[in-house]
Amino acid sequence: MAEQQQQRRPAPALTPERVVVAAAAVADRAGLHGVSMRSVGRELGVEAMSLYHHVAGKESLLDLLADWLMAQIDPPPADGDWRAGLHARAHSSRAALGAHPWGLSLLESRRTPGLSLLAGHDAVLAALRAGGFSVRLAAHAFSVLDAYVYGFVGTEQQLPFEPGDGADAMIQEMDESLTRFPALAELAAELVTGKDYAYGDEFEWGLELVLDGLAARLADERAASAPDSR
Amino acid sequence: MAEQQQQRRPAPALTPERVVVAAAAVADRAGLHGVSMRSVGRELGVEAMSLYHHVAGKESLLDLLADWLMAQIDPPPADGDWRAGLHARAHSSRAALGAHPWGLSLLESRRTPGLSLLAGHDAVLAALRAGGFSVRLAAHAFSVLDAYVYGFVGTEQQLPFEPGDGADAMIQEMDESLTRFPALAELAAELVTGKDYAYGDEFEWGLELVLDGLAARLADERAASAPDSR
DNA sequence: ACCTGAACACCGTTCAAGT
DNA sequence: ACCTGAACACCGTTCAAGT
Repeated sequence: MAEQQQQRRPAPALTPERVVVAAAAVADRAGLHGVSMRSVGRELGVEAMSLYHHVAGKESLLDLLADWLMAQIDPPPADGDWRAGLHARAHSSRAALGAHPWGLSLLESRRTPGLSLLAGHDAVLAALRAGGFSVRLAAHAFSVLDAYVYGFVGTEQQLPFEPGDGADAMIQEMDESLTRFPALAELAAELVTGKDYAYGDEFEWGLELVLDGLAARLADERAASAPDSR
Repeated sequence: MAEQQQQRRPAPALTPERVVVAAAAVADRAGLHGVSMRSVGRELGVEAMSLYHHVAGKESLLDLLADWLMAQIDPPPADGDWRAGLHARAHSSRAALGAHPWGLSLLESRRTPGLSLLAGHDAVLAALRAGGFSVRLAAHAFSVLDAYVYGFVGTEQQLPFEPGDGADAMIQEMDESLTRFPALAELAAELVTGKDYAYGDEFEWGLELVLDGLAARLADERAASAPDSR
């Protein structure tokens, strides 16, 4: 049983990038839990110890993986208006984190921001400044938007509402508790009868609420700094 | 060297509660990463294998730990108005998650909600309903508030802005990138000169924005359903 | 320069054995 | 009933050795 890889493909040289992409593939398949130096090595047809010649160690590999993920998120277009730009950026963030369910936990575990994250932050701040936000107000706006988007994805991924995914078990457990939790029971009843409900739709509702709030604060700020306001 | 514990204290019997509290103590000291069956056993003066008589395994222990954490969060008072109740609940959530920095990652990793989480959700929904929100609007409100609070804590904990904690390294890295990221540079300059800035203050600003937005939606809903509206 | 085998100090968990 | 030692199949990482 000769190894096919030996003669047919010279196996492209290992690079940090190839290691990161392999780690992402393993994570997509087996979760963040399944990413080990040994499993990533196996993905590349190489021993775990070889990886240490291209990444400093597992923590460093995870830093690179987090940066790879941030690079999947589109920046807001530089020329559009701030609201459309942030709206698009929010949906792109949710899409990237939805495509890689291990992403949020990974980002949360990193302590030092990568270049892609800094670049994304810079682009969002630039969009706000171009839209007329003061530096201080842009900082506020950035914070509330970022918190909302990441928080929504986190709560969304916790729900076992993907069909068959465990919703039955949850509903059964909740059935047992319905009398103890009447407000939840009321909600469950309404959402089950009103068939058009999908939790994912809440994203847009809350995003519009936040963007409306930012537009109002921006209008306040402009009114306060206008010459005729005093 | 006789073991003091043998004769002096009979060592209270192990219970699931004692195991969970020991796990929380280990996590507070060594992070979620430091919680192992062996380390929790050591905390209790017992071998790791003994724990299996009280919890089903590590995953089950983590489920119990997550529920213990949710129990630390105060429910909104049942009699106050909705806005004050949700405001207090939001601050209590942030305080609990701030006191146990491992909490958010842990909650994110759990797939089945515990009783404390369900009870908390129920109390928040009840406060909204008592405040006049329709079931559907209460679901929207719950979602956006929850997302904001959890998301803010997550981004807040990622910042290395605790004094000395690594802020120097970050600022140095960013110094290097300032020309590449002019909007970040502008922000950093303003926030450093304006010494009164603290990222933690953003929490209240964003919370008020969300609560204002909810109040406006509630007013809209009431106007739409009022008899004189048609 | 790049890859690797053996080794070390860890994991979660099973199981048979102790009391 | 509760606790435990040994064992198994894993981890991340070091190091000396190979090419």
